[in-house]
Amino acid sequence: MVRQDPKVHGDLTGLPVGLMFADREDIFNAGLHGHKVAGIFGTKGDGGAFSIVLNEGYEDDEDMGETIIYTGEGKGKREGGEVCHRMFNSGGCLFKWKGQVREQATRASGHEFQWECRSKGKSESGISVSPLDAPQKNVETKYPVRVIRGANGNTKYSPLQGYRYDGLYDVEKAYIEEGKAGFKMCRFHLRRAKVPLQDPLPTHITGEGSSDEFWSPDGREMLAVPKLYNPATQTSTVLPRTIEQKRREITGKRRLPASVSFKDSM
DNA sequence: TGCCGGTTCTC
DNA sequence: AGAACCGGCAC
Repeated sequence: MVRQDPKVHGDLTGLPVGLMFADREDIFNAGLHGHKVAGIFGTKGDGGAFSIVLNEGYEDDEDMGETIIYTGEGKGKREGGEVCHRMFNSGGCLFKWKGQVREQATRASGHEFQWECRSKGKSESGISVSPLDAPQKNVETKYPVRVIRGANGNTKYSPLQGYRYDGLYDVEKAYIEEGKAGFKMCRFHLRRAKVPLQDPLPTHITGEGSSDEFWSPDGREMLAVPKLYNPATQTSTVLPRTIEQKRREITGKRRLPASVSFKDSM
C-alpha cells in the first residue's frame, strides 16, 4: 500500500474534494490525516496543523460550512499540580485525572468534581494546549488545513456515513476560551480557502439528509452517490446499494434540529 | 450508552 | 510515557 506523506500542507494528489472514507483507518492509510484518533495533526514546529477531523467531538463546535469554529481540548492544572482535562468522547461529562481515567470518569458525572476542576484550572499560565496550539501557527504561516468531516456531525455539511474530505480551510483566528463545560478550550476560526480555487463544498440538498447528492470531486456536476476511497487499491468507487440502505438508517438517527428547513439548506 | 482494547504520534 | 473527535461489543 502506498501511503502518502501526511506531513504536507495543502491538497494531496489523487485525493480530491468530496472523496469519502469508510473510517479513520482508511483516512490514515491514505495519508490524508496522520492520526488514527486525534482530531488535529501537526505541530507548531511543522509550521502549523496539516489536517483536522471534524466529527462533533466537542459540544462547542460550530459548523457553518464555509466557516467552522473548531474546538480543541482545554487542559488546566489544579493547585496541587494535578492535571485534569476533558476527554474527547465524553459528551462534556467525563474527565481524565492523573491517569485514573475510569474511576475519575465515574466520579466526574457529579457536579462536584467538575467544579473542582474548572475552579482550579483557570490561570492562563496553567493552560497547556500543545499540540492543540498548532493551528495558532497556521495563522502566522497562512498554511491552510485539510478538513475532513465525519458522520457524527449534526449539520447539513456532515456526511451521512463515514468521513469526507472537504478541502482546504484557512485558520483565521486561534484563541483560548472557556467552553460550555467550564474548561478553557482552544478555539479556531476556519474559513474555506479561496486560493487555490477549490471545488464546491459538498453539501446535502436538503437539511433533512434525505438526499445524498454531493458535488462531484472533479467537475461541477452533482453526484447522486458519493465515491468511497479505498487506500489499499488507491481507487474510488460508487458506494454500493447496500450502504444506501444503511445510510437511510443513519439518516433516521440524525439529530438535526427541527429548525433546519429546506430554505436554510440552500 | 458505557466500557475497554488498541494504534500512532510527540515529548 | 501520555494523549488523542476510534471502533466494537456488551448491557
